[in-house]
Order: sequence, then structure tokens, then C-alpha cells
Amino acid sequence: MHLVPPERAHQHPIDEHTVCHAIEGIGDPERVRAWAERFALLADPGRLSLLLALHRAGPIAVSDLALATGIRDTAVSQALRLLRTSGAVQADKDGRVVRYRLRAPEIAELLEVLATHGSTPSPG
Amino acid sequence: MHLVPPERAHQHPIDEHTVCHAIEGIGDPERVRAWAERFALLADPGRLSLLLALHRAGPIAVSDLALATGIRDTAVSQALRLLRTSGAVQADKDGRVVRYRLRAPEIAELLEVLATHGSTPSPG
DNA sequence: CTCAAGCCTGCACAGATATGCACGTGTGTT
DNA sequence: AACACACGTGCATATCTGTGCAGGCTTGAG
Repeated sequence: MHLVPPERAHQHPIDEHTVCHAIEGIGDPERVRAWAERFALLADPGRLSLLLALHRAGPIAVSDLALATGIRDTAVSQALRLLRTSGAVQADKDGRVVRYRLRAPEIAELLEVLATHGSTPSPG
Repeated sequence: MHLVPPERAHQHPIDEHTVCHAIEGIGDPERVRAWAERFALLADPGRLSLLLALHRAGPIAVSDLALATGIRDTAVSQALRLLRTSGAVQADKDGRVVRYRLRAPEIAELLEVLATHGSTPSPG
């Protein structure tokens, strides 16, 4: 139960039980950091639109993503580059067209959460 | 099926069906923006730790959050201020102690997704 | 009243980020 | 060969964001 690291053991807690419970909830700090990076990928409206489109429309070309989202193609390329570097998406070259698809299942799960909260707002 | 807004109808798509499908997946742009802001709250390791602690340990004091996460109390206050402004958390004052609790169910769901992916890494 | 604990705020600074522009590369067409 | 299309890259810029420091406010204890 004494989960407080000795580094900061000198601070005496208000509710020790709650503190240990909280530390349990946090878990491995490196895992937290990894998830924070994943969330950061979804934290931009443009990238989130791209990921939603990729999640729904499967393999899709860059220019079609630009057409669907309204983002300039250079910005789409930039965003896809970031997503590619992070391992979130995968590029499949087909002639002069490059089709992208979602690669990370964790991100797909997060997008599913988004989908369950009303994909289109009720027209009322 | 012609979901492409007239603003950018002059661009002719590579796969029109795919484009319309993607636009369906994106849905309301304002909803996307709202979710991007939610994701931004989880995009910082410190805030994510705080939210995990709040989600697990229920109402918890600020200094206990600082103790559990290892973040300086002023930074915790700053983060909680942002989370409060965004409606993610709620503050309940109790004497000179302020206990925070998670308020947004959408964020709780996202944290649940995090929990299902191995809360504590297997010890070898 | 005096003091400490718990918490909040304003300010300044360093770091990260998204965007647009111009340009380069490779592919298919005429 | 010449051209247009689809896509990627580098650079410069404006903006945002997280952090630490100093100080203030309220509450409870001595």
C-alpha cells in the first residue's frame, strides 16, 4: 500500500488511501506518456477529420482526403507524414496514387468511442 | 451521395464513392472540433496522469494529486484550472481542502479505453 | 492575533506546433 | 519528349502551450 516513491515521501498526504489508489490508477508512467502521444494525434481538428475519414473510408488517396476534409493537399501530406511517423497510418502506393489506411488499433478504438456519441447531431 | 460541398466541387475525385464515404465518417465539423479539444486535454502526460488519478480515486485533494503524480502543486493547479474551464472536472471545496472529481463522461470513456489496454505491464 | 497549510493566479520564458509557400520527385498521358 | 497530375519536403512564421517563480487569499491551529 505504500506506493508513494521515496523521492517525495516527505510530503504527508491528506488521504493516504486515496493517494495510493490514485497511483494505482496512473500505472506505468511510460505507458501514460505513450497514450498522451496518441491523444495528441487526435487533438487537432484536421488530423481528427483525416483519421475519421481513414477509419470509415478505408484506403483512400491523399487528394481525396483533401477533398473530403477541405484541407489543402500540402497540409494533408504534412499531417499524414506525422501520422505515418507515429505508426498511426500506413501508406500503400498504387501508381502515382498513394492510398492511406488506419494502422493503429488503439486509435481505431478511440474513434469508435467518438462514433458511439452520435455521428450526426439530431436535427431538432 | 453528392456530399462534396460546392465550395470545392471543381476538384474531381479519384474515387468519388470513397470521398462521400469519408465525408459521412467525418460528420459535423463542429463535433469534430469539440472532440479534438477533448483529446487535447488528454494529450499531455501530466494532465493524463491527473485524469487517470481522478477517474480511479474519485474525489481527491490537489496536494494529494501532486503527491501521486509527482507534479508540482502549482502546475497541478494550472492543469486543474484548464480542466475546470473545459468542464472536464469539478471542484468541491471542503474547508481549506479542494477535492476534484471527473465530470465529463466522454473523457471517462476514453480513460476506460486506456484501462482495457493493460493497466499495469506484466511483471516479466 | 500569529502562523502554517492548502490552493489559486499573473507573468515571463522556453519549447512545440500548425500553416502556407515554393519547390522537387516520380508517374501516367498525349 | 513534353506535359499534367499526385504527392512529398524544407523553410519561415505566427501561434499556442506547459512550466516555474513570486505573490496573494482563505481556512484551521496554537
